[in-house]
Amino acid sequence: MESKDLRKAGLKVTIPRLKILEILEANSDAHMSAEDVFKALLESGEDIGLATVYRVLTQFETAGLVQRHNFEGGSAVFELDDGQHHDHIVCADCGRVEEFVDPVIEERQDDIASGHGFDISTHSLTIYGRCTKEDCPFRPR
Amino acid sequence: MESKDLRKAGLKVTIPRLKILEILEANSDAHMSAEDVFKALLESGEDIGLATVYRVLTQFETAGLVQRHNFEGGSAVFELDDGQHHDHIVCADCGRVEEFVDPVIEERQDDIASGHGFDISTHSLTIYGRCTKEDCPFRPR
DNA sequence: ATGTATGCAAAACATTTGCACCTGG
DNA sequence: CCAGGTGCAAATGTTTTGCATACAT
Repeated sequence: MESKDLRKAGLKVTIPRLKILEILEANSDAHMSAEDVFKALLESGEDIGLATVYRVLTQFETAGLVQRHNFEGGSAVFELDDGQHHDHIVCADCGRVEEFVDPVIEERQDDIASGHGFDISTHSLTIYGRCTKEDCPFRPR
Repeated sequence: MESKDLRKAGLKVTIPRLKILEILEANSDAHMSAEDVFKALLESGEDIGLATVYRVLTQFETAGLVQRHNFEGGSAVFELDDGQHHDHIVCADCGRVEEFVDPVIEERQDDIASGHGFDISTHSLTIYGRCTKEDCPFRPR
């Protein structure tokens, strides 16, 4: 229960907000679109509108509770922000998303930004590839 | 005139395609959305539909003539693909886009991908920040 | 000629917003 | 009670598609 996180963010503790947090926690290894969250809510019997899901996710993003990513493909995806920055590697076939952090890359980016006269605020690094996992339904055999 | 590039890509050489290539060349330092290209066409007196712009840009992307990027903000942007891979640094204030390549980062990415059991196909690294250029209209002074 | 391209308008999506009603503190 | 939150439907913005016409080869 992170009612506190919500309150700290100046947000009232409401059912929709709590349920959406729950869904995101229950799927903390996934990266869900607003539609995904909406469907998950329906499945768990919650009657929450899609518009609310969008509103809440955007508020959570602003509050620093979640991060929004624009991978390839129409819709944005969200994940809980645990405070640990990380980048992503996405399987172009099965959509699997894995996370990583590379200190060397992080450092180079700071240098590059300042070398270009930019104050870096954030960055987004996504590697696209084809995973060779056994359970990847698209794995070439 | 790169009618050859078009033909090589299996595309008929048509006015719209040539004009769109022209616009992209004339703005090779920019990163234009489909809408931007469309407006530029109108300004140069061409009567080409927006749907055609989208279709052509997508075909060009498939043919490897242009690259599509999904930066933050609603629409995708395109740039000619000169074959030289590079990443981007975008000013969150003025929208300026600069390009860079860092061999160290490139190498680390390959290592990371294989370490995760992925065959890397491409990657997208975008640094977001605030530029300190003199002509940035948002520059804090 | 003939298979492609294009233009236009309509459709399909993803996301946002207006507004009357509900709810948490 | 009352500011803020929610649901629904309508509006927006972007990109795609259907179809009849026009064009490149």
